[in-house]
Amino acid sequence: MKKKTAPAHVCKAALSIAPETLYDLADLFKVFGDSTRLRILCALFGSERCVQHIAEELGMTHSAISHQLRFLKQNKLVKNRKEGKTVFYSLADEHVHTIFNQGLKHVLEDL
Amino acid sequence: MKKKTAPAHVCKAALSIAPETLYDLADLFKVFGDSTRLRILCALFGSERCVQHIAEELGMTHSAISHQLRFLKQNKLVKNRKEGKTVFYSLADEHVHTIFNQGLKHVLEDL
DNA sequence: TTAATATATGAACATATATTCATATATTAT
DNA sequence: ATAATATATGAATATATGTTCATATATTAA
Repeated sequence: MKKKTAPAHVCKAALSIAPETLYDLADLFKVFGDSTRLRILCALFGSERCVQHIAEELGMTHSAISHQLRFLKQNKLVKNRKEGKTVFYSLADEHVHTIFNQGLKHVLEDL
Repeated sequence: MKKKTAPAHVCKAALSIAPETLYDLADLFKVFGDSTRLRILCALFGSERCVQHIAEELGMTHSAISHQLRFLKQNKLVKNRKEGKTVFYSLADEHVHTIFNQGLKHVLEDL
């Protein structure tokens, strides 16, 4: 039995993504895949904010927010700076906003 | 104490996202947040494929793939058509590819 | 009909994840 | 020093999720 040959329109580029890269990509999307984290990111779209402020804005404990901020930082979606007792968090780069908006566009078009 | 006024670059649009929309958005990213599903999507980038074919390509059981395809379909990332015994799955629209690539770009730039 | 093939699906299991609680650290004020 | 404030974090708990297994459905062949 002859093996099937790939049709001409097969996208070789897609097939050449390293397995490790795919894991990283899944991890990236996983970070965006939680409404609390999305709400935190939204809160940071305008300007940097401290943990307390975010917690109040979302009506959640600072512990929960702090845990999620750590997660967001580990995944390089946010960065922070310390000023006295308070720590200000902000978006790591504009990619975050771009990815967010790309997804949002898809969601809004599906209504 | 005077309240801080938002700096000029604040994106008001982001603040007005409905909570429900944010949940939908989180759900969308959640779908992309699993390497098996990403691998399935990759397999569909070139052309439509049947369950068996995808299962072989990923070295997984057709049950696992079938479950994930159902999930992908429920979330409108893939569609399918039946031809005799076999069911062919394909990407629902080009947005899927766009979102995938947007994330990939971010991941690759972080190396 | 029976058998074979392709897919779908419910239940069970194991793992992952988000939040809470208690506690720890760090900074500033008194 | 102690107290107050802001944040961080480990452990525990509850929930969510991905895969496997067994079984069901659907189509085609014999």
